[in-house]
Amino acid sequence: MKRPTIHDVAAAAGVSRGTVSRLLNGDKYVSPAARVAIERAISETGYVVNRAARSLVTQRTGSVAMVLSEPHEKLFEDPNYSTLIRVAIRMLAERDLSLVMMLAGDEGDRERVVRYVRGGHADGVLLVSTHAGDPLVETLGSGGLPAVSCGAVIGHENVIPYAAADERLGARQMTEYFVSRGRKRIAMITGPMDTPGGIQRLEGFAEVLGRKATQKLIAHGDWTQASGERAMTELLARSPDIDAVFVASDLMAAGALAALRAAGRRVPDDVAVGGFDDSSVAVSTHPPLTTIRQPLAEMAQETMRLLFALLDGAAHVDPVILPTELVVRESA
Amino acid sequence: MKRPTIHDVAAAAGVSRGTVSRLLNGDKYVSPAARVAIERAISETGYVVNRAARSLVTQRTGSVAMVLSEPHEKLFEDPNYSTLIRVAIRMLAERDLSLVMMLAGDEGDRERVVRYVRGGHADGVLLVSTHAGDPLVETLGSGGLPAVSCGAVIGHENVIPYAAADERLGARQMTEYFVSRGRKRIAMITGPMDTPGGIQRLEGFAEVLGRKATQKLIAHGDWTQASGERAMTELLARSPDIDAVFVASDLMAAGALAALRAAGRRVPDDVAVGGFDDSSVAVSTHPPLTTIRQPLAEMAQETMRLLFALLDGAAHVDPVILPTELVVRESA
DNA sequence: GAAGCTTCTGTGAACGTGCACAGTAACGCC
DNA sequence: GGCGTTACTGTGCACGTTCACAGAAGCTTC
Repeated sequence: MKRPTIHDVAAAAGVSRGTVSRLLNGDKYVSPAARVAIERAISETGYVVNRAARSLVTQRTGSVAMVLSEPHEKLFEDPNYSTLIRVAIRMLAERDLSLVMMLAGDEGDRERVVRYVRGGHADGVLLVSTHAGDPLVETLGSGGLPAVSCGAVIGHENVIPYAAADERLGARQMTEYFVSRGRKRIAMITGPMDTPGGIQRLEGFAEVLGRKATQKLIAHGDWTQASGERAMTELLARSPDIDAVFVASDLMAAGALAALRAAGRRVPDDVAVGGFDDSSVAVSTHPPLTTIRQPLAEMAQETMRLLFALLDGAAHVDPVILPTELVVRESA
Repeated sequence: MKRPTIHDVAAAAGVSRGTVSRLLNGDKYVSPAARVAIERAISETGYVVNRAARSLVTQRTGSVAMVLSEPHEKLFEDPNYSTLIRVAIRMLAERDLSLVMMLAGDEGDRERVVRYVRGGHADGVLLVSTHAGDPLVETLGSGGLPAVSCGAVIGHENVIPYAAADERLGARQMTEYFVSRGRKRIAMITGPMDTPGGIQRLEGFAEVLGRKATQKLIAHGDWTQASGERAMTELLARSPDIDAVFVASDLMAAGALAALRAAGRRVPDDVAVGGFDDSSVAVSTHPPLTTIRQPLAEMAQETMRLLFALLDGAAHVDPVILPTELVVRESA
């Protein structure tokens, strides 16, 4: 039982291939009579266009590659991913494009991705969460293929367009909130300093506190809960009089809470804790976390819009920066 | 600057298309001399096979569709997904297959998926997390295309092969642990009763407790944290003398902890709490959750193996059930 | 030395589509 | 009634690959 081709549809509708093809591709020159005949023939035969054949002649594939360049273990810890995937699939589907997932965690993966993309197997690339110095970006950016990123790509802001949350604003919002509540000794636990979130959240923090943001009050984590706990312990040892701590992610904040509890500090009475992300962890901790919400859905949507603009032939698009929002719960 | 074709490679290597094609497809009849010449020509020209052209003649696409049939909002709350996606991409890549993501949350989506798959745009289907009575399963299962599921598909166990954790075993492990620690009034908060996890975890619980598993001690949730909190409150109202509760997911268990705290019960002193999944939430709660670990990576691997077996032409494969493991932390 | 293997190679056809082009009919306009 | 324009249709070709087939060359066997 062979699948019907455009030929079969044409025969069933009593027209030629060309006319069917024109209807399929939205050409305006199709008579009403032909139109209904073809539409009926299509539904009768159950015809579905053969993408391979189409690709062969159009030189387009009808698919976009989503490249996840996190090291494998950390993959998907970020709620960012799930939203982006969901939004991407939806928006691509509207254009009859499909989403192909690729990993770029190690060198072998990266080579595979480059081969795939350079081989013309995707019409565009959706980059996710690349750290500074990622060699993939260079290769893809110069590949001539439309590529965008959800979240800024450090060191390549001008190569790869992106949509991102205003990380600095978020950090300022939290820090200013601490200040407005009368906190005096405000510390920070940052993310890795080779990621946008790591760098820019610290920048926002420092912008508000100025000279009061001393090295002594800053510790670094790697986004994991364990690292948050470690960093908090370290901060308490260095500066026992801390009365607030801004943690660059909710997961690390959960770790910080554990460290504070172990040290006998009450939250928020003794030490106020602020997280970042408004992830599901934020409401499962005790107390629930005051945190910064990123507009994940809008970020994803804007990222896709940028990609579509490039796919439609735009030579250049500007990055999009979206505002964050302070979510007050019980930890601060 | 056109992309090199197999023709160009053949010319550069001084052989014919056929020989290059044979090398590419692993045919054994290629002389050593031709082999090196072609390999050099390939790397010199940067040739990458055109999948569209290949598909056209082989009738295979080189891609597998992952169909996510959860309603959109809940998507990816399950840590199961991320592991499966990661493992799937890796294992598919080894066979030079790519992973195409599709949503099947509503009717429109589902129709799209069926069209896509029926249209021959994928060589196989990877089904994820379908509830009972999902119409998609019927359609895909009878479509003649290789299809497997990660996690059992209720009501279609014989239609779609699957790899899953032994949910019942996990529930028994937790319940037996409660019993062995001298807990007398053991309650349960289940998942939705149209999911394998909802049904089978309750079954395991009931298997251990027998007649002691009364309706009064059972409440239902929908996997969300809020539902866990609600269910716990309800249970406390119905049976104030509860001294243990088995919650069918960690996220719901986090909600249950909040309800217990609100009711002034100490965990685990007054009430022991057991979760399920060993997700990241399990260690961010206070106290950390005693829970059941599912072998997510193995489940994903076995699922892929089943799919590969079908792709390789196996007429039938048996489901794979993998054992769970009790992880003791502080909540019980 | 003929016949039969094995090993290797080249060639034509086919896969299903979009696109450029040629062509036809109807219509309005002077 | 000739001419340009608009609306529509059919046809040949090209896209890059695999596959079946035919055939050549070298080796073994009788």
